[in-house]
Amino acid sequence: MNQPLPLSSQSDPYLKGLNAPQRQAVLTTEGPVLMLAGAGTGKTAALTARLAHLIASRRAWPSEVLAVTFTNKAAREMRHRVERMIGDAVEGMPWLGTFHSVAARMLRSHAELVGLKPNFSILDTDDQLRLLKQIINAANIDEKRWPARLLAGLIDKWKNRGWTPADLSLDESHAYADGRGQEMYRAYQDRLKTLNAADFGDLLLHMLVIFRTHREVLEGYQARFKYLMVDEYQDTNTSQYLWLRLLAQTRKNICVVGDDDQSIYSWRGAEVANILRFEKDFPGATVIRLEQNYRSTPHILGAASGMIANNGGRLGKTLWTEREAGEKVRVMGVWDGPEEARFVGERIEAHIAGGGRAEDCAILVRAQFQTREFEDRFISIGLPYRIVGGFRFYERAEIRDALAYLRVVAQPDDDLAFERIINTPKRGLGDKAVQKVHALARATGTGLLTAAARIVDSDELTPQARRSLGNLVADLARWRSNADTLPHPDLARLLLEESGYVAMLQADRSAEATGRLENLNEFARAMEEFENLSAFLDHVALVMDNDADDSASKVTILTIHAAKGLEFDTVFLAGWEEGVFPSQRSLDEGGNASLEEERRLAYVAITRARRQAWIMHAANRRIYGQWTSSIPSRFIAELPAEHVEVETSMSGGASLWRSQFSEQPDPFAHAGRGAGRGPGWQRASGGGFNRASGTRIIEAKASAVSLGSKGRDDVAVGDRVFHAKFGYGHIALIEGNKLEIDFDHSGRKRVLDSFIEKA
DNA sequence: AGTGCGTTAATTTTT
DNA sequence: TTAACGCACT
Repeated sequence: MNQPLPLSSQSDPYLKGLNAPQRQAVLTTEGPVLMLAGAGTGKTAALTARLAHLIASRRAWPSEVLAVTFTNKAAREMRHRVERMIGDAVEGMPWLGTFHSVAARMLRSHAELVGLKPNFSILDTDDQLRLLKQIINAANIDEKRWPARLLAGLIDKWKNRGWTPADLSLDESHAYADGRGQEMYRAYQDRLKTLNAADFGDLLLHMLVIFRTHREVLEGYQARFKYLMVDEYQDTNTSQYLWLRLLAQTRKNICVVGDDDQSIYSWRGAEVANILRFEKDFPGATVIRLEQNYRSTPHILGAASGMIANNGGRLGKTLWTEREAGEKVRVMGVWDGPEEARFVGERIEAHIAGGGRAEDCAILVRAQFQTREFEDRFISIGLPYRIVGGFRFYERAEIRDALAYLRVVAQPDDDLAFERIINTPKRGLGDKAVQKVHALARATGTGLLTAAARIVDSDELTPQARRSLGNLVADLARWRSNADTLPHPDLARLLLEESGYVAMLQADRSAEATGRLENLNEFARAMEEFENLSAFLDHVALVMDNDADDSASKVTILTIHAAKGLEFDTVFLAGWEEGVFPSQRSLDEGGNASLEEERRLAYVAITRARRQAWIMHAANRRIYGQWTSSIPSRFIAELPAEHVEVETSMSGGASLWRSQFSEQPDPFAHAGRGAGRGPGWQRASGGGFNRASGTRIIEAKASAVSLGSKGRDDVAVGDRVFHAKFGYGHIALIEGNKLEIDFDHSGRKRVLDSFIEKA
């Protein structure tokens, strides 16, 4: 299957610095290739070199290679790196992009085959949800019992699987409103068609339908694409898989890259099975393993590898490195969430004091709510940080409003956008008026804007509403005519000014208003980089990121999902406790498959570290306002002992936490000072830890044990109390079951009331 | 039409 | 705990 290569290609510049398997991946151009690339093994380097090789060796023109990624960031990086290797030849790589942007590009050329116009809008999640709410209400379904979110999730899942409404099984249809799922899905698709809109799932699904129903279109693309390359193949969903398979069908020159151990997106439709059965799908595939890791120390790799070995059904890889041993992974037990944050803060400060850089440190959490604790702490000690994720630029209200205006100008049928702006800024058009416009639109089968224009000529509305709506319709018409002559950033500025939107924000005295105005300026400025309005709107819909890289000298706090693909010198893995990580939800539902995905997540987390990984776990954590006692994550117990060093910040010594791993019966056996087991210990044991009869705590680790939030009623502020670890003190504050106590020797601490006794 | 309160529910997130 | 949402009120 490998064709002989000219000797010269062995010395091509893009092969420089690649190891043997990487070179093989680059040079195996013909036939199916599965590149199994472990964490930190130089996958992107190999992938981009391969792309450069295909083009530089004239095997294909840039326009004849399809290269898809999941994120814009990955696509951008690939483009840049290829550019650096072979210069401007990539400029015309129209088919390097995300699945969605590539599919959208295709769909614009064939939109009419699925009943859309080429200028269709791409809806985001928010639009989608509002639309679904309307449809649910129209169908007389109780939205409380059957939330729009649920339906949105289902439709998303169906589209991910490549199912049109007609493909739904009875069972699937029953997942919503007693079997009305299919009906709702169909109604939604019909609405999208009349709105001339597509959601993200549609971009791929419509193309799949077109490929199936119009052979000639498929054949056109099959003929065009001589080579296919797919990044993060383990994250592909079924419809992406089917799409790829159709495109690869004739030439079979498809190279997929991925790592089954890093599949962490099954909840959004990713099928690990796609990568697991690649060799069956494409018989004769060349399998290349990238196993030399250039990122982490042997201890980090050893810890991660040992843990992931607990998963079944893996393709299997053996990561190795030439780096020197370095430090072991540190497992650190702390008392509670705030202490976890305090500890991490101190470590980072020490790191910086020792000449280290803040941006080399990262805190990885399982869920967003965990960031709060760190944020609070870092603010109070003045440690600069940034939180990745959260609100993105294009999701802010003012930006979405501005976009809605532009969308209506660009596409008058965009009812969702029109609805968003009809009374923003407030112009006295309330529900009543909007409903009338809706009714007319429905009755006459037109879009909202057309209906609005008509209703203005009638006496349906109150004079005030009529005048107001009339002005809006006239404004929109004027802006649309401006659109031909005015550069689009100026159009945006004009429109924001004339619509009264800017005035509305200027009148707003709140703290955020100034920031919003700035955002709008930034928004208009961002438009300048695009050729025209519709190019900009597409960019926003599909490329909704603005990675303002403000990482300079800041600690990064991010979820493990967001950290995939990144690396840091020192990584703090916070909240490794049963119920937090693995998450309670994954333990409750989803069974083993779900637990294994959590384990892969843990694997991704550990392998982000270059030099040092700290794994943190707290004995107590407040979750949803409830103080919860927690036990260390099972993943900690799975780390091979030789790569790990266990520590604790508790005065009782490491034994306290290590009890978890050595299966000692009592995790709090050493919490006191020596034999100091008073009644407080008994209360704690019996009340919170379910081990009164010597039950091994290791057996109780299935879920976290809630301590409840109501406090005891036999203590009051000022009372003198005894705590097994901190000794004697006075109660300074009572907050439910949480007490702040001024201890004689340990200062002020926050403790749970079940751990103290009256002195 | 806009504001205020009680109820409810609560991973992960890209496109 | 908190934040969002729906409903009721002014």
